[in-house]
Amino acid sequence: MAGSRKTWRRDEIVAAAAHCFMQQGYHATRIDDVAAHLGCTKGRIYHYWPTKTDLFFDVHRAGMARLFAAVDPLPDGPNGAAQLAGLLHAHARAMLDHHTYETVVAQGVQVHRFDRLSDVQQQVMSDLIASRDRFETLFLQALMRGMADGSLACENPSITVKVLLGGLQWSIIWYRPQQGETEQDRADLAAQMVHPLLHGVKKHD
Amino acid sequence: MAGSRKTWRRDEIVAAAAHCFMQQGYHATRIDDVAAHLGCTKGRIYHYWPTKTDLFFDVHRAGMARLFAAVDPLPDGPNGAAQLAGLLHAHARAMLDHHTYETVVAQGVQVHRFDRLSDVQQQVMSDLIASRDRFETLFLQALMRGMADGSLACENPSITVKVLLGGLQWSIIWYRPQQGETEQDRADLAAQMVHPLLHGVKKHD
DNA sequence: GTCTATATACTGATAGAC
DNA sequence: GTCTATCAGTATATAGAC
Repeated sequence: MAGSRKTWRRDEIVAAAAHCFMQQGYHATRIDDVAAHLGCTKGRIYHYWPTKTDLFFDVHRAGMARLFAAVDPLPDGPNGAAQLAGLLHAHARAMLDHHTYETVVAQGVQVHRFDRLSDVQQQVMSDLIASRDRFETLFLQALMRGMADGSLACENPSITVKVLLGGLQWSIIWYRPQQGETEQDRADLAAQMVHPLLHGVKKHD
Repeated sequence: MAGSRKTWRRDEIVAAAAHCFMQQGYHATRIDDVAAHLGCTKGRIYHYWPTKTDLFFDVHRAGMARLFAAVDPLPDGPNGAAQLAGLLHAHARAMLDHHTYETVVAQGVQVHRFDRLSDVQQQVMSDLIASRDRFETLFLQALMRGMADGSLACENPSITVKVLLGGLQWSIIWYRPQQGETEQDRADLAAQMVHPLLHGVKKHD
């Protein structure tokens, strides 16, 4: 059950790990750093995860879950352009709202490309890669739909999707949550980020 | 002098370090990895650089130099739109051509935010940050010029520039140089990357 | 379930031979 | 200028007390 004590403990640790991985990156973060951030020692962390790698994968998974949670409830909309607009706005908001987790997602599975992973870890890594692809496909489908219904236009849909998502996801580099930032501030920023991207694929006669 | 034996040795090491940092990231790369990639031992590397951090900074510097080299020779062009188009195309090409170095630039100075740095290292870091800002300003100026001369339009120039550059720079995540890739292939890819971004800020009546 | 203490392994950097 | 050998510091992970 989602609200169990054990789940709560795990989530608390995942959040602390996300913070540390965001600030310092995976390799520079020591398990002791995560523990210190929680005000405990690493004994607690090793009680819930066997290795640092497994903890990272769970933070990554939590980040992906937040990305999907932002776009899954969206309606399809009247045409491809409207659908893509909804997706991009929701994704921009998610990148800002969950900046900590998404910075970890951006470090991605790349960090473990050269690690020796167990079979189980390898499977987890494959699942994470698959979920990233699935996420990108949501945007690709909206773009293709828009090209079919005449509301959108572009030369190379699969490259274009990567560029559009990149424009939003690069915010992990320059954006930092601000003290006293309101919901409205973030909504405005998200809109300003999406505008040039959406305008770039809209069909103009 | 640029072609001296010592300079050549340094460049060779910087290239090997760039390759390793690109593949594994800064922290996961051991000095022994860089040496192995050169077919020597770390004695050679420590003869030219006092620390791994200083080596990283030189790779970063080399990456920034390539970015500027791609856009510095460009003419201003007849208007802001033409100027920005030239900048974006050149930058897209540079991101693909120098993928290895630019992947290191993207890791940026962030990697050393929590390191204890010497005064000299701190200064080098400041210079690198300043050069990144200067680079972004080139694009911002073209955009503002275009808004003034009526060839470009956008809501928030400084956010828009970050989004446009992000769209191109995110290619370090998904692009991998392909075996047998021609100049034309890369030029085409660059054009496909730039198209939606440029279209997004062009003024349509 | 969490802590302390520690084993074990790794890696940045140095010293000194050649 | 490059190599070999090694030190010293650090970090993951474990064992066992509480």
